[in-house]
Amino acid sequence: MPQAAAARRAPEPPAGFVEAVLAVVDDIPPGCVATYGDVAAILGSRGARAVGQVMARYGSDAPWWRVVRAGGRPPSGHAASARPHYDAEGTPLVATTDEDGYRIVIAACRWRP
DNA sequence: AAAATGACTCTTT
DNA sequence: GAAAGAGCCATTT
Repeated sequence: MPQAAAARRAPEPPAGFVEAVLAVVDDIPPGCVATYGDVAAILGSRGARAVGQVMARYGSDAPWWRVVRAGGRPPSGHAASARPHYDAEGTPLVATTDEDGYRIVIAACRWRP
């Protein structure tokens, strides 16, 4: 089929990307987390940064703390704000000596659709 | 219309 | 094991 190249991404409007990201994040159950790259992959894109951008702009109304980086670390500059959320949801954490002071055990709570 | 920005990821040194 | 650089995507100015 000649549309093989177009099948790479859905024919959704650009602004729909934001709703798509928020929908995926909203689907993440409590106590579980997903990486930016995973969320982007679920949407059929590899823009992990684009997902982070959406969170920075519109994530204020979504469980952004359930979206973490591939290294298991919370969003830059928001570690202190996300930590109480993980503690309240029972997300497995590990103490670290970094600035964040903790790391998320993605291997134990990585959410997959 | 083009360039710059950003809550990222991966590979290599 | 840690650090650096390049790559990729969508939004904003």
